[in-house]
Amino acid sequence: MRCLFMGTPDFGVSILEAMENAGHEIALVVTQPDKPVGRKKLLTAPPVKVWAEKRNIPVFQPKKIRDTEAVKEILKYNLDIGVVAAYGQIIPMDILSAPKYGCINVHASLLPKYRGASPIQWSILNGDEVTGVTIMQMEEGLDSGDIISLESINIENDDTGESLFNKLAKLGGETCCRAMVEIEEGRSKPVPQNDNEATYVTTMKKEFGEINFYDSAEYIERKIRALYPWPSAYTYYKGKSLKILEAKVVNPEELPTGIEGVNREIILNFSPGTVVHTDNSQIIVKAKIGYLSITKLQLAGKNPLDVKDFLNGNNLLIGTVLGK
RNA sequence: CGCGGGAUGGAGCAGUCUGGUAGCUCGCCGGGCUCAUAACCCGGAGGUCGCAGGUUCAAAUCCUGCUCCCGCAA
Repeated sequence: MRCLFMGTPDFGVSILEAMENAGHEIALVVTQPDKPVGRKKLLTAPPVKVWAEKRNIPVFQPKKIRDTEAVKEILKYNLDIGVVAAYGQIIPMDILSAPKYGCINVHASLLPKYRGASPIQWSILNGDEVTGVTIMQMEEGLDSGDIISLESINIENDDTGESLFNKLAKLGGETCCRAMVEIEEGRSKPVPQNDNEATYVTTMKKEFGEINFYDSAEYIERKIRALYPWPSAYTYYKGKSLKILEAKVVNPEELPTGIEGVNREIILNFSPGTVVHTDNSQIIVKAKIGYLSITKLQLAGKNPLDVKDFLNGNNLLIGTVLGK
C-alpha cells in the first residue's frame, strides 16, 4: 500500500522497517522538527528522519501538525493508509480521515490498559506478567480507537525498559503489517474498547526515578529494571547522584553468613537505605521489606561500573546510608 | 558561550591546594601453602600521568590553549 508514516523515536523506525520489508511504499514520513540535544545542544534529527533520508523518502517536519498549512501539505499526497507510532503531537481529524483506509496506531500496551505515554515502563514497574501491542483505528480521543489487532507477550523477570522496548518494537512492526493486510483485504473487524476498563499512564518523569528505600526491595528492583537505561533509578552517595543500573532482591534468610564485624541483630536495627554488606560482586542495601543486592551502578561524572570496579576505588563502609 | 565532575600501568582510584624517587585496591605472570580454592604467603612484569605550548635547576602537580568522556539541565 501507499503509506503515510507519522512517528519520531526508535520505536517508529522498527515499524518503518517492518513496513518496508512487507513491501509497502512509504510515500511520506512526518516527524517532529529537529531539536537541540545533549550537552552541546547540537541540532539533532529524529531517528525516523535519519532513516527516511537514507532512502530518499520525503520528510515533513511541521512545528504544529494542526496548522492548516501543514494539513494542506499532507493532503497533497494520494494515500492508502496512515500509520502512527509515537509521533508526539495530536493529529487533526482532517489528516486521520484523509487516506483511503484512514490512520492506524501502534501502541505498546494491551489497550485499554495503559493509555498514554510510557506504557512499557509502567507495565514492568507494576509487576505485570504480560503486556503487548495494540493496533487500533485512530480517532480523536487518546488511544481510544477501535482495536484492529492485539498481540501479547510475557514480561520476563529480567526484562528491562530497554529489552522490553526492543521486543515490543519488533512485535509492533509484525502486528502492524499483519493488520494492514487484513485491512486491505477487507477482513478487518475493529472492536470498540471498553472505556470502563481504561487506565492511563503519564510520561515517566526524571525525578520519579529517585529510590525510596522505605519501599519494598521487590518494588525497587522493578523500578530499577523499568527505568533502565533511561531515565534510570537513582539515589545519592556523598552528595552525588548514584544511578543504580542493576540489582537483585535478597531475602533476609539469603543474606551472606559471617558478615565480618557486624552481627544480624545490628543489621536488623539498621534503617532502610543502609549498606549491610559488600563483597566483590555486590553491595547489599536494606529496604523496608527485604534487601537489595546492587551489582551495577554509576556515580555522577563517572562511567557505569560493575560493583567490583566501584569498590576497588571507593571504600564503601558497612553502615553507610544511601540517599540525600 | 547553560551548570558541574573527570582523563594517572589492563580495571577502579589516591597524589595536584603547599612543584623534588609513581602510590593504593584489584587483575595479570611466576613460585609457595593446601585434599582443594575465587582464600592465604612470597616474588615479578606493566605507566612519555589525555594532547600541545609556557614558567622553573626541577612539572602528574603552576600558567595558557586544545581534544575526548560523564552527571545535571534541555
